[in-house]
Amino acid sequence: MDIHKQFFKSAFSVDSVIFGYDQGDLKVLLIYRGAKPYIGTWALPGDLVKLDEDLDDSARRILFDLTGLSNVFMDQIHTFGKVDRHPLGRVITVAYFSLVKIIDYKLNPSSWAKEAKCHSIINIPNLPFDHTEILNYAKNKLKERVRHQPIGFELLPKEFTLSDIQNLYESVLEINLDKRNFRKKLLAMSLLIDTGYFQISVAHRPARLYRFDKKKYKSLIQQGFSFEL
Amino acid sequence: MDIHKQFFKSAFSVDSVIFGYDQGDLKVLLIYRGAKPYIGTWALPGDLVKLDEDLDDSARRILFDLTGLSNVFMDQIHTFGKVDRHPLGRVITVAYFSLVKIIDYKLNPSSWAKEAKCHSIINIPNLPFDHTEILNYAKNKLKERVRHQPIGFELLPKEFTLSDIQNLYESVLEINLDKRNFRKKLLAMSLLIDTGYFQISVAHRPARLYRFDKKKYKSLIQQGFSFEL
DNA sequence: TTATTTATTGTATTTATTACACGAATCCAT
DNA sequence: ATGGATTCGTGTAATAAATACAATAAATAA
Repeated sequence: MDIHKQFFKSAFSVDSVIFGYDQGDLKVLLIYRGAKPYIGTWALPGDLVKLDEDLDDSARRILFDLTGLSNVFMDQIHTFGKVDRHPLGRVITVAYFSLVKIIDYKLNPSSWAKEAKCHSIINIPNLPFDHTEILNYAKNKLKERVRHQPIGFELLPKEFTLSDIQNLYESVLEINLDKRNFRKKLLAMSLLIDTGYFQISVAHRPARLYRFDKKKYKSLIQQGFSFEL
Repeated sequence: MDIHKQFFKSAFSVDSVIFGYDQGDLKVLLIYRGAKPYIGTWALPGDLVKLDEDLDDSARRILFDLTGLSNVFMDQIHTFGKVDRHPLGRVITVAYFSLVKIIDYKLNPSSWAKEAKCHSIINIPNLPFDHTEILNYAKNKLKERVRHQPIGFELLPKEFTLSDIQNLYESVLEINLDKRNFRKKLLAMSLLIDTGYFQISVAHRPARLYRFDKKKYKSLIQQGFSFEL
C-alpha cells in the first residue's frame, strides 16, 4: 500500500509553556482561544507546524508572534501523542518551554489568540486538550532544570539582587531556602558580576545589583564545571 | 483554507535507541534496513506511527516486534523535526530509549528489519537520516539519567555483583570510580538486597550477588528520597 | 603448592552542608 | 529630627558527605 495514503494524514503542533516571573510569582502565559476547537477558553499558546517549517522554528515563531521576543531561552520538553488528544484529527504536539523576562515584552494577540495574559501559576483555569498535563510536565521540568542549569536568570531582568534570585528559586521549587547559605553557595560559583550599583527608591536598605556572567559560565562548562543549586 | 488540506499531510515516526550491556560493553541495537529509503544500511529501529496508535504504544510495538520484550524500561528522549530529515516527505520522529537485559532476548527481524544486531557503542557505523544525532542525544541522556535514577539496574540481570554495577557505571559515564567509595555510597542507600548467593565457577574469589529492591525504591521516593550516584 | 585473579573491607582528611542572629541602610510618619 | 518599619548583608561552629588510599580473603589454573 502507498505509505502516503496510509500514513501522511496527520499533523503536528507546537505548544509553548512560556514562564515569566514577577513580584514573587511564577507566571504562565495563556491565550484566550479565538479559533476552533475550544474557542473561548484559556489555553497554552500553540499552533500547527507548517509543512516547510522546522519544529524549533515553529516554536520560535509562536513565541515571537505573541510576544515579539526572539533570542529567548527555549527548550523542548516532551511530545504528547495520544490518539484522541485533538478533536479535529490526529495531531501530536511537541511541548516547549520558554523563560522570559516579564518586564521585557508587550503581548500581541494574533489570529488564534484573541487575548493573551500572564496567569499566576498557583491559579490556572481548566485547560483544553491535554494542556493541563503539559503544564504540569513543564513545571516539573522547570524544577529539575533550575537546579542543574543557570536558567533562573532568564526570568529576571539583567540586573537583579540576591534576594530576587532567591525568591525566584523559592517560587519555582516551592521550598524555603536559608539566606546566608543560598548566598554563600551562589557566590562561591563566581558566576555573578557585582555591578557596583544598588537599588534605588526602596523603603529599606538598598540591595546590591548583580549580573549573571554568561561568558564565564560557558568557559567553566567547557572545563567540566557543573552548576548546582 | 481547510486545515486538513493544508496541514494533515505529514507523518510521524518513532525511533528507538535500545541499549544493552554485555561483557563490560555498552551496546546499541541496530537493524539492517530491508525497506526504502536507505535500504541496506544499519539504522536505528523505528517505524511510522499508525493513525490509530498512541505514540507510546508505537514505541512499545517496535521494541516488542524486534525483541519479543515488553515491560521494559522505556522513555521518550526528544523529538527531531527538521523539514528535510526524511526523503519521502515530512516526517518528524520521536526518539525513545530502552534499556534491556541483553541476556533476555532473541532478536526477531521483521519487515523493515532484515537483520538486527547489537553493536558496541564505541564502534557504530554511519547511520542514515539524523540517526547519528539521535544516538548521541540518547547517549548523553543516558549519562544524565543514570546518575539520578536507578536505571542502570535495567541493563543488568536480576542478580548482579557490585563490580557488575560499577563496571556498568564506568562504561556509561566513561569515567573510573573508586571501588570502596562507590560501594559505600551505593550500599548506604539500602536499595540492594543481598541474595546470600555467590558467583560460581569463576577463577577467583566469587562475588556476592545482589538484587535491586524496586519496592523499597518506590516507597523511598514517595518519602522524598532522591537517588544520586 | 604456588601464582593469578578479583572480592571485600576501614580510616583519616578534606570538603560541603546546615543551623542560626544581629547591626546597617534606607524610607516614612510623626 | 527621631523612631519605627523594612530589608540587606554578613560569619562561625557543628554535622554530614566525599575523597584518597592498600592489605587480606577466596576461588581457579598451572
